[in-house]
Amino acid sequence: MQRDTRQRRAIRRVFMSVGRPLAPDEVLEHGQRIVPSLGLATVYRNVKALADDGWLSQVELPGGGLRYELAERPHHHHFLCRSCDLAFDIHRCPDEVEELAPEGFEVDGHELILFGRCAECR
Amino acid sequence: MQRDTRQRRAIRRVFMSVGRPLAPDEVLEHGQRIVPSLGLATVYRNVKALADDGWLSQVELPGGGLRYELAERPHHHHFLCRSCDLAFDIHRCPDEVEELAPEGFEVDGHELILFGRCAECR
DNA sequence: ATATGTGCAAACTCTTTGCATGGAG
DNA sequence: CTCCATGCAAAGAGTTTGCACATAT
Repeated sequence: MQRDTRQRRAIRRVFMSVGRPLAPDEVLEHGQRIVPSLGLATVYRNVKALADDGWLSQVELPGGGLRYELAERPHHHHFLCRSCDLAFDIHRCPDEVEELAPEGFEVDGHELILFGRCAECR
Repeated sequence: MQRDTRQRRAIRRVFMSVGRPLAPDEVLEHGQRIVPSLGLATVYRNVKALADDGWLSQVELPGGGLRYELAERPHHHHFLCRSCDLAFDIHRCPDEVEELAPEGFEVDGHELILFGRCAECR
C-alpha cells in the first residue's frame, strides 16, 4: 500500500461516511458512486490491504464472507438484521465474557452478535 | 424426510458421537468411515433436511458456511479455534445480553463467540 | 521512467441443482 | 413396484489471481 489512487480514496471515503460494517459488494456499490469504473477485485484487494495496514478491521459475522469497518473505533459488538442483512453497531459489552472459556483454552478475542430485525425492517 | 437410509443413519451417528458443531466437510469425513460411498451433496441435503425437521440446528459461526449441531441441547455458545478452525461448546452464558440492542430493534436470538486457541493447538 | 494499482476474465472454493440409477417401503 | 434418496457432474455464488494497461510518484 503505497500509492494514493482515486479508487483507494473512494473506498476510504465510503468507510468514513458509513458508520457500520460493510461487505465487499456494499463497498463496491457505494464506491461506484464516486468512481464509477471501480471494480470488485479492486475492492477486495484494497479492503485486505487497508486491514493489513490496520486502517480497517475485519468483522467476522455469520452468513457468508468477511465485513470490514474502521479500525480505530472503541470496543463494540454487532446486531445483524435477519431481513436486510445489514450489520449495526452495539456500543455496550457484557463484562468478563472471555472468562467463560473451558480450562486450557486461550482466548484472544470475542464477538457478540444479536439477531433480529432492525428498526427499518420491523 | 421419509426414508431411513444408510447414509442418513451414518450422518445421524456422526452428530451423536461428536459433541460439537460440524461443517459439511467434517460430516462427510466422519460419515465416510461408516458409509465410504457417501457423497458431499448427500451431506448437504441431509443436514438441511435434519435441520428443517428440528433434529439439527444451524450454528452461524464466522469463517465460511453454516455448521450444524444436535438441536435438543441446552442454550450454550461457542469457542472457535483460530488454528484448527474447530468449534467447541461453551456451557455458560452471560445474562441479559439481548437487552444491549438499540431502541427500536427487535432481538430474537444471540450468539457469543470466543476466539483463540483450543487446548490441543496451544 | 518505473513499478504499483487497476480492470477484466479466468480460476478456485463452497454450495446447490438436474438427472439417471439405486434401494427403502 | 413405486418413488424418494443417492452420486455424479454441471451450474451458481463469492473470492482470488494472472496479465496487460493505466497512472501515481
